[in-house]
Amino acid sequence: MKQLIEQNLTIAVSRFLADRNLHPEKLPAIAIDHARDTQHGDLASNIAMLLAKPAGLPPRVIAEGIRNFFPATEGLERIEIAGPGFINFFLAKTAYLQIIPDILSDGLNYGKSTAGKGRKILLEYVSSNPTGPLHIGHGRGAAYGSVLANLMQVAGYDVTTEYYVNDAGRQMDILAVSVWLRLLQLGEHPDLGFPSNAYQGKYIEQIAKDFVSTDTALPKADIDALSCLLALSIDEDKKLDQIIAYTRSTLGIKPYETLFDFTLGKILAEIKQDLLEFGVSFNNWFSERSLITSGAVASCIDTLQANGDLYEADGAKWFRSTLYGDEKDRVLIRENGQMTYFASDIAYHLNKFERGFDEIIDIWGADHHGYIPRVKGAIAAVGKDPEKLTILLVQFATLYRGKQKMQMSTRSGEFVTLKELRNEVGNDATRFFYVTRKSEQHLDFDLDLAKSHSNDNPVFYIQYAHARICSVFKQMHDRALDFDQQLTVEQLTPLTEPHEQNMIKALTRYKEIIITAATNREPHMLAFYLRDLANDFHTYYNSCQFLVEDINIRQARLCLIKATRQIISNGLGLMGVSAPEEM
RNA sequence: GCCCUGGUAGCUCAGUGGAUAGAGCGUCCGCCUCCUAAGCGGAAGGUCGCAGGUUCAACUCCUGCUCAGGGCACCA
Repeated sequence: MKQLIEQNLTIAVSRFLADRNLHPEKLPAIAIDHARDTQHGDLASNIAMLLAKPAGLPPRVIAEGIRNFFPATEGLERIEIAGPGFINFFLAKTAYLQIIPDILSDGLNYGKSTAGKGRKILLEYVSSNPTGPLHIGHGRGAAYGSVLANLMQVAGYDVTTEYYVNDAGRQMDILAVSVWLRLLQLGEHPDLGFPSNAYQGKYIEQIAKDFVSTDTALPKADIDALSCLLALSIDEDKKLDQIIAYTRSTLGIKPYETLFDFTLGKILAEIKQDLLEFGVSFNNWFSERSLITSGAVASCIDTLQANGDLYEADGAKWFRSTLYGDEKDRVLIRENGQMTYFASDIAYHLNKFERGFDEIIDIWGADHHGYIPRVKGAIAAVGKDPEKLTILLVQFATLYRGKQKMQMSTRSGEFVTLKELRNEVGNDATRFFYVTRKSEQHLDFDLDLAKSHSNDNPVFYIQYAHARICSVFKQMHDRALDFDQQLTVEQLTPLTEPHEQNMIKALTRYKEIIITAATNREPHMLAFYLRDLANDFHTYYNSCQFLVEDINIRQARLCLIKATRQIISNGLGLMGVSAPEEM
């Protein structure tokens, strides 16, 4: 209906201009919007005001002219000119009643569109380092990414989701060493020291215990030498590197890898399980190590070298990212010969480009924003188009326990895990809470509040609307009342109450909300929409009885609320939130 | 110093250049013999951080300032 009006408006505008013999150089975009106020009709256009200047006529005169030239349109009741020159369209009742049979016949599929034109999208998100359990900060990216993926899929994009596993590099070595030291402490050396910058979390001890139960023998350590190393008073990071080297040489390549893989496997399994329970799954789990072993990283470096984008300084190999707009050149290979994560990130992004996507989206924590110019620069340097890469930043969640701000650090082990949060607040409320905020907005998450007043969470309000509708249908069955959901538009005309008109208008917005939320990458729009829809429903519920004597009114109302239930259920589904039948 | 976000009701936040700026929580007053009161209605509460500019029209776009959070490693 909206498209039809828009189309006819375009015709009316050109007829009007031709009639007046006007040929403005630049024709403003002809757009139609849903009127915010019911007094302003159903749809409204500001075109007359936009034309005022190019046409050199007062907006109201233009509006009148457009109205006179407007083609006869079925379903359009009348056109009003209002305010400074708005053209307001009032639709015939039957025109917008059509939404109800549309929703009921499409059911679970209602809301799907082809707006995305099947564009192939690679969406990478979470990609937390497998050095410990997911914490509350990762949860936000997980919820945001998965809802966005759902939205884009429904809006007609071809979405592939991916988790990049940093299963190589120094952090992973630190992790393996952390487990080994805990192993030794569990064995015959309970008094052995533990570096302050190794992973302190309790889960490290658990992994060590699990390893013990596998009965895998590791080469004996020279404890005196190790103790001396641990007691050295040198730079903590240098010391840690020495301990890593010591661990490697003591254990030997094979046993070291065994321990390393065991640890990685444990943590990765934990993360996968955690995400699965949170309703987040990925098409691909992409291994960083695979890029190194396949030689992709090395060949990337060769390419950059050949292009003259690399140079050596201070014993390290640098990428000249300043040539591509970065504020500083970046190291790819450190003085000690180890590659930085940036080196494999370049290879990873090149790999993404080579897989032939139309657009590549990365969701990162906001603290990584300084990383954007160097990655885009590197993409340009290897001959790809950085414009195809979109990086969405999700601001961190700041955690409070009451008034107390909590520090979070995976290294120190002081953090609230996503799992803890889910267990205490519930999956539904957690997901909804994360997404009910613009992603670039800081999120103050008060744990005490979220946990103690979980019933105040808006998610229950929406779920409650769904449960109430289900309950009405249960009553209907109990009382053996007739209901035919195949009503025609004419049979729906008993829906004359103002609250009913509001509901119907709210339902018509759903499809557009999905498309806008998907294209703008703003899943929170759906959360707010569902909240509004639930509000409309609760208001309706309080003002009208559905299971009335009059069969015509009853059936029409039941169709309306059934369509509402469908939208709530579809919308919550996209958010990964359940739609319970009773509460 | 440079970069990214944000500043809207007491608090937490929506608001895609349009008509009288909205919601939740909190406060106050009402509504269950009736489909779930985890609900509904009403009231109070605003110089949309400040100052300019663009526009017929600015919370929305631009510039400057200010305040708050974050980022500026041979860490990730």
